[in-house]
Amino acid sequence: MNVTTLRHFILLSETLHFGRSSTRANISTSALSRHIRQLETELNVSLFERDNRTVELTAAGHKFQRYARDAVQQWEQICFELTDPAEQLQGEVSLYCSVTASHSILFDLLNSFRPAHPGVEIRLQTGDPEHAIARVLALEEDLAIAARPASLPHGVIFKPIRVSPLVFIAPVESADLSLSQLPPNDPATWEHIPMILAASGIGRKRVDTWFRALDVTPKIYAQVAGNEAIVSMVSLGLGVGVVPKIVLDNSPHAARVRILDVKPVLAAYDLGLFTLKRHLKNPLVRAFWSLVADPG
Amino acid sequence: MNVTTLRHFILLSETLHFGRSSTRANISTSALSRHIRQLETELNVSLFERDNRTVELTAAGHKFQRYARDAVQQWEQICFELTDPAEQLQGEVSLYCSVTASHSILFDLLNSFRPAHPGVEIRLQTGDPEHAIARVLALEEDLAIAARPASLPHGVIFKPIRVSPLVFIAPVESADLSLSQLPPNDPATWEHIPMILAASGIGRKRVDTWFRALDVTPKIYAQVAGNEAIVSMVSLGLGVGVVPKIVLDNSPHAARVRILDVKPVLAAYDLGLFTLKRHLKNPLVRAFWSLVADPG
DNA sequence: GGATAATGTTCCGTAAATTGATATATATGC
DNA sequence: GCATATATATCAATTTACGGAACATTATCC
Repeated sequence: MNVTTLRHFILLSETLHFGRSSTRANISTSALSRHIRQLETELNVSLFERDNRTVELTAAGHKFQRYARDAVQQWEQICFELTDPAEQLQGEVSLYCSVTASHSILFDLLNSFRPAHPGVEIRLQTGDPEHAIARVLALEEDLAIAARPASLPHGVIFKPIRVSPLVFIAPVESADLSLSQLPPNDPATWEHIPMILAASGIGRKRVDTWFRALDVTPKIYAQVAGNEAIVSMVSLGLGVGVVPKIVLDNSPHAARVRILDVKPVLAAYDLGLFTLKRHLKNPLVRAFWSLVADPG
Repeated sequence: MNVTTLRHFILLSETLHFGRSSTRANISTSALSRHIRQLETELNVSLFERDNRTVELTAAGHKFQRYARDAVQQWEQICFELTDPAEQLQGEVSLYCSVTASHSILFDLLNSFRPAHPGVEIRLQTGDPEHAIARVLALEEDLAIAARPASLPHGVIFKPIRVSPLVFIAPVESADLSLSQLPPNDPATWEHIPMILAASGIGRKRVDTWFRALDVTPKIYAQVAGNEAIVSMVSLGLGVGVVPKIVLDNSPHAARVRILDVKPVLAAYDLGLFTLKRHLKNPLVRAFWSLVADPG
């Protein structure tokens, strides 16, 4: 028996769902399934009553849940008691972050990290969110803040911080009449509206998919690297853009654009923290990682 | 962290000796050293103050010792509480045992095992103690009771049960005068005394070593398989024998032989239980194994 | 005071355990 | 009945753990 397994047990006993529990624990469902089974074998008792559709705690499971909570709590307590307050964490963590995230998310994170760990230097790199995961994979950065792609590369783990909808924006004032009658009722009309889109990245993919679903080939006026620049161009009346709403919240041009009520809505941006699973062994990375609360 | 490591920590905190602790835990000293170091790394605290000569608990170590004892105790408690009293162990364990051990040691063991685990069948095989370890290694038996050899084969673990001195015995009455003046003062005299020795085995090796140290070539009257037979032959006045004292305790001929006060004394027989380390995963074997108290 | 023994740690090759991806089985809902 | 959702079994690949030998250090003995 070890605390990790106990934590996994507790997680499962709370969610009663292997898939969700394993995601939160950053392990595969098969690993979780085995951990639970091992625990049951070790105790020679069945802790969960499960068929292929539902998971429920048995009576023994309830009893063990009380034990497990106590045991984990006591372990954390002794860890805390034994940490010499004089010895603070020291070293450096590197962090890659999009410009947008640096305004909104990063500020809060650093604001709570710095006072808690004054001995830790943070090497911050801002740049194209598209490169974020690649840089983490290449060990160029310890952590990154970016939007979650459809699938995570092997070894990379993700913890969500904030969800931001992906929105269509149009200029508030524009000489071009078409822009003032947005969004169009007829999907085909989109073909005549100049679009200002990200050159690549997750947002662009979603827009492309969205247009394809409508069977529309958009008229692309400009392909831009950097969501901030999209807002600028839209505010100048050059076309309609698509950006995560969080970009608007920090844009000086926000007042000069309006969000279009487009249906169907684009899937939201899932902004969060990335790192390699094995980096969690590094106390500095773990400290930063645990800044972000586990998803409820 | 896991309970096994906690148990190792507790063991070391009690003996304050890596070598002895690791032997009792049935792991190598290097493994124990690593376990302790990992614990210290995980807690980021040093638990033992050790130079190459002494091991001592630090203040943090004392604190952690209290935690560790509680944690292990609680784990055992929940294990106990969750075991359904209706489900008793069932199955079969096989045991190999010398004839001598079956008289003295086995009786006590079975006497406490049977009532505790009435559902477990014991397949008992008695025979030459020399084969005991080989049969365990060959997976022909789960456990064996025999004397500990100088070195244990890989994977075999041993728990001592009883120590019995290896003694020289002579007939109480004998026509042959030489036997009544034993042991001789002059080592060279041994060369004329007819010896009745085990044909092979641990005891025989010790006797051979003993004579070699005295630079004496013994006059071997008979080489016998089976310590019981040696006692018989000695009691008949055929010569001087060497047997573990425990054999005398159960021999009908004990009254007709006497123990010689020979110097230096032969190294004692270390009788105990053998099994393969990996068999301890088998609950039946573990139950039998834990019948024997850990050496203090 | 130098040889010897005792003891904990490190190194290294091998053995075992753990993991995630995939396949499988089975129940649910439309 | 078919698509979906879910837990488990299997398998290859990676990671981890182990024990033995070499090593460093320190006491003890002659």
